[in-house]
Amino acid sequence: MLQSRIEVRPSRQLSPVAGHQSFAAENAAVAMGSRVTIPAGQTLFADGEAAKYCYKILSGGVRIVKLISDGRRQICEFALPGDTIGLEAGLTHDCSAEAVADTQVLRYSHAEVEAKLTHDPATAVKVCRILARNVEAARRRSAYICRMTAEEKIASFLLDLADRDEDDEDNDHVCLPMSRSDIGDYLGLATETVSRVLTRLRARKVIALIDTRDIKLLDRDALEDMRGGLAASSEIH
Amino acid sequence: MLQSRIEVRPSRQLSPVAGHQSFAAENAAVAMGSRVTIPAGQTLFADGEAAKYCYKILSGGVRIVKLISDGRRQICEFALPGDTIGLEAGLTHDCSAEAVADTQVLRYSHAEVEAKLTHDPATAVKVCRILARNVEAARRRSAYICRMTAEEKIASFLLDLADRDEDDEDNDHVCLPMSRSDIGDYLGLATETVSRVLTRLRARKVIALIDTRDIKLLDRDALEDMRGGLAASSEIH
DNA sequence: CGCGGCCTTGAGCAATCTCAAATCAGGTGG
DNA sequence: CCACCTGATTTGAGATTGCTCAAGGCCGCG
Repeated sequence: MLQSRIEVRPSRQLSPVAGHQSFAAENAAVAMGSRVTIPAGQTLFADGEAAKYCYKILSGGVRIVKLISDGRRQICEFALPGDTIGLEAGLTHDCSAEAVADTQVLRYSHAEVEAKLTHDPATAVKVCRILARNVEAARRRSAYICRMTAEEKIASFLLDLADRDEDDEDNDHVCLPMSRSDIGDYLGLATETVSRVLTRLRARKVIALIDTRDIKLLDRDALEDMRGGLAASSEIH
Repeated sequence: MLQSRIEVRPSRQLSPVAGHQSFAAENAAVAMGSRVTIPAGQTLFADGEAAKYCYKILSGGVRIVKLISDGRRQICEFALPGDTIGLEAGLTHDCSAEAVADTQVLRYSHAEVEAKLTHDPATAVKVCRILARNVEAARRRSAYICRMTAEEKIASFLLDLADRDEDDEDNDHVCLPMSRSDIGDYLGLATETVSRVLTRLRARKVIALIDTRDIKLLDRDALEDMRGGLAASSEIH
């Protein structure tokens, strides 16, 4: 069903770069938790592909993508350092995952995780929590994506990223590993709209663009006001 | 579509249970898997409330809701017969759940499910699958909600419902337990737009409105075309 | 029969998209 | 080191979708 509509190809054909393709499937006999570096643009796994691995992000960033037939795409999630992706897969992945920048990950064998799941309650609980958090994250995102104006979306997005950024204590500094069009496809906005809103916020001195992909939050309160009352979630469990 | 559902414990046919107020919290000492009837509009659980129960829907329907401060709301999910809700909660629920029509559910104690989770691998696997499906569903919804026109959204929505409807084999008949404004808040559309699109589809003889809440799909192919290539997911695992 | 909730329909408007072009940034080869 | 190329970003102008506001219709219910 899914396969018949969406063009699902093995990841090696999706990847435009020769010589670097197919990180997900190249080496089936890898020990659990091996560290892998994935260059920007590379596919970790593709929609419809057999689920061989899941990944914990160490650095960089990964976009979780769903494609619609005519070229439109929706980015369902940005996985940042500390996040684990691919666990939700059954036999096959239901989304593609692509590095938005050079990305380091820990790679786990999906089969082994599944096996462990059935024998080790502690693992099972951990997996459940990750999945529960994914559900929560996806829902919260729905809430702020569907019913908000472009400005509210961007404000929420920036605040979310600022709060998620692990190794940044002051929280007024956001690093965007992804492109404007990635942000657009995440928030349901045209690339141009993303750009325009950022420009507008800069003009109002709410943010400063240190660099295209590096933003400083000058007026957090203004952003919070824009967000429109959907507070960030507290932790689960 | 949803195959293996949680059967945490065989459902016993129990007493008709209690009055009509405060269904979520009225009786902490209820045995697992008790059957409860919830009148339309009632709240099963509220955002932020301690997670006491999860529910398996038997009939009717439930909307999973997130509220934004100024009165806007986002419906994250419609739970229909066969679906299980509330499992993703940690200590507290992250969304509200409200019956969109008179609804029968099986109610499970959240604490007992959690306890069982840590001791019984089979339960753990089941819960993981439900959660994984939730993740998949939320993502698929994102994809069709953010980047689609009003018509595409409605088409997808109708097809999804038709496919989900358990006790309807021919699949060309959709029953909408929810109001137009519920649909709007689910799809990110104004109530009026939902209505207008349905009217337009009827004018084109793609659907027939047997009754406000009862739709017949006359031209499934046309709807599939509108959907724009995001096919329904097949089952997981 | 009148009331209150939904639902439908209409008209104008605003936010956002699309198309188009200019600018900028990074990498490459001379 | 510089010119050049490619892709990303920004900016502008007009088109368009879907929203808001407003009114009217339908239906169940007291």
